[in-house]
Amino acid sequence: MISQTEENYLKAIFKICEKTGKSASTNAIASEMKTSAASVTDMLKRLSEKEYISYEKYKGVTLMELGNKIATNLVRKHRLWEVFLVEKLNFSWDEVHEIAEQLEHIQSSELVKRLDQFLGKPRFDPHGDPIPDAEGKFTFRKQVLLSELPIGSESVVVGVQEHSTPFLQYLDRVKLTLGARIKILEIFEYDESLKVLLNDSSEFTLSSKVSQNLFVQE
Amino acid sequence: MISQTEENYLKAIFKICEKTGKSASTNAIASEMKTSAASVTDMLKRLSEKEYISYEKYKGVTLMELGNKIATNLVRKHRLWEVFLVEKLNFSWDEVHEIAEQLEHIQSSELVKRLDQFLGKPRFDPHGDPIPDAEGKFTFRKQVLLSELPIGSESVVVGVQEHSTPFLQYLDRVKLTLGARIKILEIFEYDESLKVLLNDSSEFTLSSKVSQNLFVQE
DNA sequence: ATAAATTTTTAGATTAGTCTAAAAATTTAT
DNA sequence: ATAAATTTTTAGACTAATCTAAAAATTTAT
Repeated sequence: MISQTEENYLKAIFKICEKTGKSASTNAIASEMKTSAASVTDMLKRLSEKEYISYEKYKGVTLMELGNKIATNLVRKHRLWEVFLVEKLNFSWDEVHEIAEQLEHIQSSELVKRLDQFLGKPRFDPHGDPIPDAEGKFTFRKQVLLSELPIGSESVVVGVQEHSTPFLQYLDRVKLTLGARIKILEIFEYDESLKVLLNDSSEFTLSSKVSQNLFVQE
Repeated sequence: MISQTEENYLKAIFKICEKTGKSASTNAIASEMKTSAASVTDMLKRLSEKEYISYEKYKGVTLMELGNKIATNLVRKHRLWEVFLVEKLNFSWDEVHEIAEQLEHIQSSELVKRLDQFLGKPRFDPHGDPIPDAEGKFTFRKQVLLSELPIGSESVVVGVQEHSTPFLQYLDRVKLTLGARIKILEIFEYDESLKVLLNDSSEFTLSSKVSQNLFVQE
């Protein structure tokens, strides 16, 4: 039996390795888990004994096959529950993370299977992040940051890089939700802000902070 | 912050007090929680300090206002999730208990509110047990055991006393689900079995074990 | 009413997960 | 290449929840 805490560590390691492309350091895990490096070292020994991770003192850790499977399944459950919360219970996309953090630990493969079915086997969650399938495969989608596109380009919002509540609420307020169409009308070199046309109807300006955190598809 | 274990103890105490109408003894709790009496004593001290329960050494425990509120809310969440699992995810009534035991610990009052709404504010769960409302009030329903009715009486199945998987699966197999109509054709004094007419169509015999565990309404 | 049986509590140990402080190893900078 | 800074690990202690074994209190039966 695996504990919730162990599961959370595996997810943190997964996240770090995915983002950096390298093995996860003790400190990186400590910061992700909001705990001390000493606690992390303790836990790494335990996870290593259970063969969830590959760990050499001072060298950082990577997930082994079993650990990777568990972490991927947690991501799958987290994102499926987020879809449920938004699509069925009408939560907004900035309210669901915390609840999904709890729901992802419910143990029942039958439940996941049926939830997936009930939701219509969604491939992306409410933030545009891909939902791994039952075998752990992620749907790949070619996406770029809005900040990387040239003047005149037209694109559709498909995801966010930053997941913070303030950012998501800002996007909601200006109607920059998934599926919104954006045409870049002007780029102000000075502060890298953009003048855009939203959904072929309203014009306004986006800061570089926003354009660097919005994934779009041309 | 209350732990899942503490929540489970409160629920156990609630259940015992409800069933017996008295305070809950250490041993009764130990047996309900499938743990040792010593562990129960330890936990009772903690719950008492937190003012969830009223506890005097050797005298058994009763829930205080806060403890009662928490326990009732757990029952509410458990039963709402069971409705979700059966109505939306098509689980059968004998499969949902274990999953609901996990789901009932998810902490989010907004989630409960929206789930309740989504399910159409159900008043009874898939086993016919009442779901307390947001204020903790249970809907009362006058119901009797099938074994208490006389020859010739007609009634409708509204709940079960025993919740075991084998019993629920048996009821499924013979189509004695909630809402089934039963007319008692004959009572065999010898073993207290009943000959009944089910849904005005098929005749068959029920053992006393079955009739003593089926709640019906005339 | 007192002995026997049962129930409940205490005592002391164990495990998972956490912490702080200090030691050891590694990396970075000069 | 060696000193300084940083990262990581060890050591030792703490809490929540559990256990077994034994002691204490209560209840039951004679």
